[in-house]
Amino acid sequence: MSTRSKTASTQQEGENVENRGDYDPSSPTFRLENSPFYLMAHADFKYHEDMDKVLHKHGVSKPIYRVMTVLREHQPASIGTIAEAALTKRSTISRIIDRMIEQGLVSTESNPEDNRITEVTLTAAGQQTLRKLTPIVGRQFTRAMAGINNRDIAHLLRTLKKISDNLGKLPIE
Amino acid sequence: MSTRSKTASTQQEGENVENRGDYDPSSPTFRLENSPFYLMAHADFKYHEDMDKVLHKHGVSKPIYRVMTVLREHQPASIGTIAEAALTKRSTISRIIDRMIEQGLVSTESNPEDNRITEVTLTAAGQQTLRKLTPIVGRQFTRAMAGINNRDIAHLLRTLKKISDNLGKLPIE
DNA sequence: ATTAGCCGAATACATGTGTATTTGCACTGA
DNA sequence: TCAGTGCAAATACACATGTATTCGGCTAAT
Repeated sequence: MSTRSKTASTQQEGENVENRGDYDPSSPTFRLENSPFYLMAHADFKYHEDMDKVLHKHGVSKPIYRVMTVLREHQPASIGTIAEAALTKRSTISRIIDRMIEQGLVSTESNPEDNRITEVTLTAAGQQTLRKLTPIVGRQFTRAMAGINNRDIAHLLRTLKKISDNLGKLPIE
Repeated sequence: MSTRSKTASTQQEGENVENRGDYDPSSPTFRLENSPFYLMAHADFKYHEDMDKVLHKHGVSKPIYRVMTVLREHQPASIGTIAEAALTKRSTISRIIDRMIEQGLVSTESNPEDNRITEVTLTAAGQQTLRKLTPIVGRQFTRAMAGINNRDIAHLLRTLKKISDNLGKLPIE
């Protein structure tokens, strides 16, 4: 049975600020299981939890994988750029890059036009590793999205982007 | 302009497994900005980033707040139950509870029916703090959801729950 | 040309989390 | 009754992250 019978009947869908009912964490009828942000965290957690186990067998941690996916799109990239896209502090990325260099996944060189900037690039081995990992991640994605059609995914993306926009701009565009 | 013109035209919305186009991280046309999980992480990050600053002024960290929201629904709760609901390891929760005791936010007592279990309860001060924080969090939620109507939120929840279900059951139901 | 200020990255330090282990309690079967 | 097994929580240890600071290079004003 629905837990929002009362609120739903007193409010039509409109553009104005509405009673958010169970969704709003400040509502008395709020439940964690109906919280968008809790569910996002939960889905994200489960997605990465399973994936981490597999990735670790290939010597790749979650933060390292994140950096690699950023580099795949945007190469070379500075430490700062990577940090912004990977939602992590610069100092942390700096050290993650150190580890990745030790593993031979990336190489660095200072930007010739500005020696303060460290440009990071995937090595051939790094690209090779990423190619090996891609189908594994693809399977996990397919598993996560089973029974959800592309229209619903598109809807999900629109809503998530809207939320991100509301909270500030996306670091990478 | 749309980046999915090709794939969109060759595939109708259907129940069968489809070409996931830009959404699937193993697709050649994949882009991070169209990745559901990246966008979830991003939205969640922004949401908590802003909120943390405010919460810290009240002596409450993000993990502590998480524990409090779990306790609000489910009180008393064991360390293990809290850990599961808060997506955190038991050992970590155990130490978070220590800090919360020092701050007078919760009290503990061992379960009379099973002395291994530590039951955690919000103190009056803890409930007071939670009440004080609630409207702050409510405002952040409203800000995040601006321009998104309740039907879209309901749709979002359905999709997120479906994803969580696909990846394993929700710890709390 | 010099210097002050800014900015990107790297490092020192403190803290928080996870993994592995230990401790204490409960249940089961001999 | 009591040894053995299993579980919840707490603790020791290792490691990763964040904050604050330092180092070095760029830029603009004088």
